[in-house]
Formats: sequence, C-alpha cells, structure tokens
Amino acid sequence: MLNEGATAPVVARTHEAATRHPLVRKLAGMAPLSEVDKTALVALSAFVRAVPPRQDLLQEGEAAETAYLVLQGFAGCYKLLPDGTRQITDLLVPGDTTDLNALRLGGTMDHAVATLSACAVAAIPRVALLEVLDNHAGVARALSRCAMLEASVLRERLVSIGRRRAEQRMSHLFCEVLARLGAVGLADEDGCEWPLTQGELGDVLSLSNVHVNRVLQHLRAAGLIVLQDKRLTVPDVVRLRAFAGFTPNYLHLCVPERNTQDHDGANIPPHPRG
Amino acid sequence: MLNEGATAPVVARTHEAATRHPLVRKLAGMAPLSEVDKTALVALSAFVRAVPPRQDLLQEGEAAETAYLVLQGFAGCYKLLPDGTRQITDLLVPGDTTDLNALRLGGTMDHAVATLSACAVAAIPRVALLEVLDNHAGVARALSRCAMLEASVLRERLVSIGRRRAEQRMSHLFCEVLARLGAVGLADEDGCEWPLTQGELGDVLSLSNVHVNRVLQHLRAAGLIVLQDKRLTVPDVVRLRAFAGFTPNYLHLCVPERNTQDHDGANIPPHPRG
DNA sequence: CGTTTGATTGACACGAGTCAACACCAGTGG
DNA sequence: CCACTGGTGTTGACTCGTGTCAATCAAACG
Repeated sequence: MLNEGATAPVVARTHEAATRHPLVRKLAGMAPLSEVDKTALVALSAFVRAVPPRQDLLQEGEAAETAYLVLQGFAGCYKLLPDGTRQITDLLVPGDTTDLNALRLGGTMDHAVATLSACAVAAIPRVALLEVLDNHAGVARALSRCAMLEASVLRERLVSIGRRRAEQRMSHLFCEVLARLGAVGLADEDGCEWPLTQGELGDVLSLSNVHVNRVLQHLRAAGLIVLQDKRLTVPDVVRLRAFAGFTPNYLHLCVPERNTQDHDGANIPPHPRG
Repeated sequence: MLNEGATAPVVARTHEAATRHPLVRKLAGMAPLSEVDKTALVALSAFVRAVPPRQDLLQEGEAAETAYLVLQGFAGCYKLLPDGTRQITDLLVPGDTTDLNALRLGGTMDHAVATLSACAVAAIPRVALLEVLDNHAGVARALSRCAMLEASVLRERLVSIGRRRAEQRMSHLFCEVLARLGAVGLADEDGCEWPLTQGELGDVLSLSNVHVNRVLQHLRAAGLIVLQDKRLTVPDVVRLRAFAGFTPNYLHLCVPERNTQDHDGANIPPHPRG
C-alpha cells in the first residue's frame, strides 16, 4: 500500500536549490536557519515518492514511525465517523508535514493522512528526524513554531465551521490556502493550483457536496473567485478577504507575502518581538 | 485588569502535596517525571491568584509574556468575530495551561483566554518556564506531549462541530471533560463540577443558547445526564459514550482512568505501543 | 462506447437560529 | 421588607440555512 511510485533520492546541493525547497522556505519563514540547517533539511527529505491521489499515507491508530513531507500536490488530515462521513481537519500543501511531534514522541496517530491530488512526498524516518533535531537547534525551534501554527490554523478553522456561513467559510479557506501557498512561493499573483474536488472541499468545510456547488456558484456570480480546470483565481484578494473576514495574523507569517502589500494586520497594531 | 485577588506564593513541599498538584498529575500522565521535575513544576506555579468569572487572562494580539495555569475552576480559549459572536475553542480545566509554546517561542496570542467560573490560576513568567525547560528534559518532553494533545483535542472538536448533531456534540463534550477531569483526579465516580452557563456551553459547541436549552432537555429526558446546581452527573458513562460516539483514545491518556473499566476502544482494536 | 466520477439542478425535509415573552433567582438598594 | 434589577433558564412560533434525495449532464477513462 505504501509502495506506489519509485523511491528516488533527490538531493538539491546548491544554495539556490535549497532556498527553493518547500520545507526550507517554510521553516526559514518560521525561524532563522543557517546554511547547515538548510542542508540538513534538504537531506531529511531525500527519499521522494510519487503517490497517486486518494491514497492513505498514514492511518488512524497506527504508531507514528514515519512522517511525510509534501513536496507537490495537496494532502489532508482526516477522521472518519461511524456513519461513513469524513472530516478533513487540515490541508497539507507543499512544505507541510504530517505530525512531527507525534513522530518525535513516539505516539500513535489520532488521525489519518491521505493524498488528495497526485503528490510528491518525502518519507521522513524517525531516526533521521531525531538526529536533525538533536544537532540543529534552529530547525527544532522552527518545528516548534510549526506546531504552534498548526494549532492556530485548527482554531481558526474551528471558528470558521462553528460561526461562519458557508459562503464566508469557503472564502476564508481560499484566502488561507492562498496565503499558505504564497509563503512557500507557490501562489501566483492572482491565484493558485486547486486540485480538490467539490466533495473534498465539502469534507474540509463540513458542507454537503450539493451545497458546496451552490456556494461556489454564489462566489463565482459575485466575482469573488474563478474556479475551473483545477485552478483557483482570485481577481481581488482584498475584496475576498474582506468578504471572508480573513486576517492573516493567525498564520504567524513572518516573511512578507508577495501578494499582499499594506492591508495586513490593519486591526491589530504590530508589536516588536522580544 | 490583572490585579484582582492577592498574589500569594503557595508552595507544596511534600511529595504528597506534589502528587496532588493538578499540573504534576497531568504532566506525570504524559511522560515520566522525576521527583526533582515535580518539585520544579510545583515551584513554577508558585504565584497563585484568585480570578473572578468572566475575566480575560490574555487578550488576542498581545505578546505572550506570561502563561497561566488553571488550578481551580474552568477557563476557556476563545475568539471573537466581527458580529460579536464568540467561539470558545478549548476549555481549560485544572491542570491545563494557556499556550506554553507561544510563551516559549515569544509569539503573539492568536486567541484570547478568559475565566468562565471563578478560578485560581498561577501566573507562569516566561523566564521561569525557559529555566525549567532547560534544566528538566522530562518536563520539556511532557509539555511537547501536551501540545500534541491540545492539537488532538482541537481536531476532535472540529469533527464534533462539523459532523455531529447537537445532541451528540454536547454529549461528546461532556464525555471529554469528564475524562480530562478524571485524569487529574477531579471527577467523581459519576460526574463532575460544571460551572458553565448554557450560553457559554453554546459558545463552545457553536449552538444558540435557546438550542442548548432544548438539547439539554432531550439529554435529561433520555436519562443520559443530570445537570443542575453547577454539577454534571452521568448515571451511565458507557451509555453516554456510546450515544456520543466518544472514544477516549484521542486524549492520549496513558494513566488508567478510575471511571472506565473495560469498555474503552471497543470500536478500534487496541494497538501495542512501539 | 459503456462506465465512472464529478458537476449541476430542483424539490423537499429538517436541524438549528431568531425573536419574543416569561419565570426564576440572587443581589441590591430604598 | 419589598421593589427593582440583571442574569440565567425555559418555552413557543416562525424563519432560514443546509442536508437529503433524485435526476441529468459533462468529462474522463478503460
């Protein structure tokens, strides 16, 4: 089940390549990393595999022996309910990993992880992670920040599902994914890849696929988004954010985004660190 | 605003007292702790304050300079929306702390924390936390596990709010709080303290206070719970868990609960660790 | 080319929100 | 002692957002 695709060591050796590596880009945005740190991160994700869509990477209940880093494509953490419905609790975009804390601490998975689109993922063995964490304090620090970020994203999605209407909920997700992809350099000026089906989008947002369809049409009719050919286009990010009630501060993005200039954090004044 | 109640150093010195300390009880359930670790934890929560109900401990957007440990009473993490509605993302019961990762890493609060009932809380200064984490690997390990647990609880609540009907959602929360209180020795044989108003319960479950009231009556009529005088009584925990679809595995409780004997994990076969 | 998967549309049902009114209780102050 | 108050719980009538069911259509696919 875990053996689709060829295992191929793909190691980027130049500084140039390391900087373009999704994991390096993400973690460098969380905490300062030395060149040695970055090299270690690239080495950590040496064993890359192509995985078809809709394949489980990790199952709920199993012991955490391996983590996965998503390099290309979208994956998702999910839980199944007795009645067969699925709740996707978080999307994994390039640069994101499955629960590294569980891997480090030797816990058991309390959720499953599956690819949504076709993905390129890197398998991270437990020993390799522990070795890197022991020898690279900067990486350990960045990963702690990632764990904090993950909880933050979960809280915000809880707010979305609990308190926002379907249209805003969906817009909010679009804004979030756009921002997260932008942070790893995978968002264009006005949009990004969007491989999810409407059914999968419903599993993220807790909406039926029928209702997802209707809401999408509302958003399209309002000119807020264009969604076709597995691609999301946002003509006016500011307008979509305003409609969704999206403020990116919960994403704790330290690096400046290319897509957004001066409308971030308008509600909350910036405060110096330390 | 932070000056209600007297700041009083309350240090338990005997092993007996340390074992009864909520934080020690909780962390000892997450990872093995030495006596020295436990003493350090008790010292960490030396500065205890009484806080009236409905007081903010931390505000959204402020820098994390101090964390709080709840010793008595219930508190909650929440976010406010532009329309004034509130979503409580997590309850803090005795033994729980506000986000220690944010404190350690010097981040900013992406959510607020407020007392719900009257509370006794211990303020944890940043330097004290860093000192303990540096010198007590066991504590650091236990706190990492707590962070993992917190994310796990958030995921499960996401599933609850997204996919469970109001009756099951509420029952599930009752089961969870009962289990969490049991883990720190604060649940009786058949129930626990329940200081939340119906409105606050609605803010946790994303239900209107009117609907909370109706759902409560259904659960009462079904004989699943008794809720009166700020106290929750569960005549038959097994029945409530079955009704709610509650399985405690996501709480990663290593210590055996007193309340539950042999009916845990009936849906999912147990899997040996390591 | 049949099959399948995903998108779309309409009719209808139902869970939960909203609004409004009232009961109950604990303070609180005259 | 009692009127007044505000917070909480309770109830009913009505509205509305979403789910469910079912049918159709388009595109991908073996």
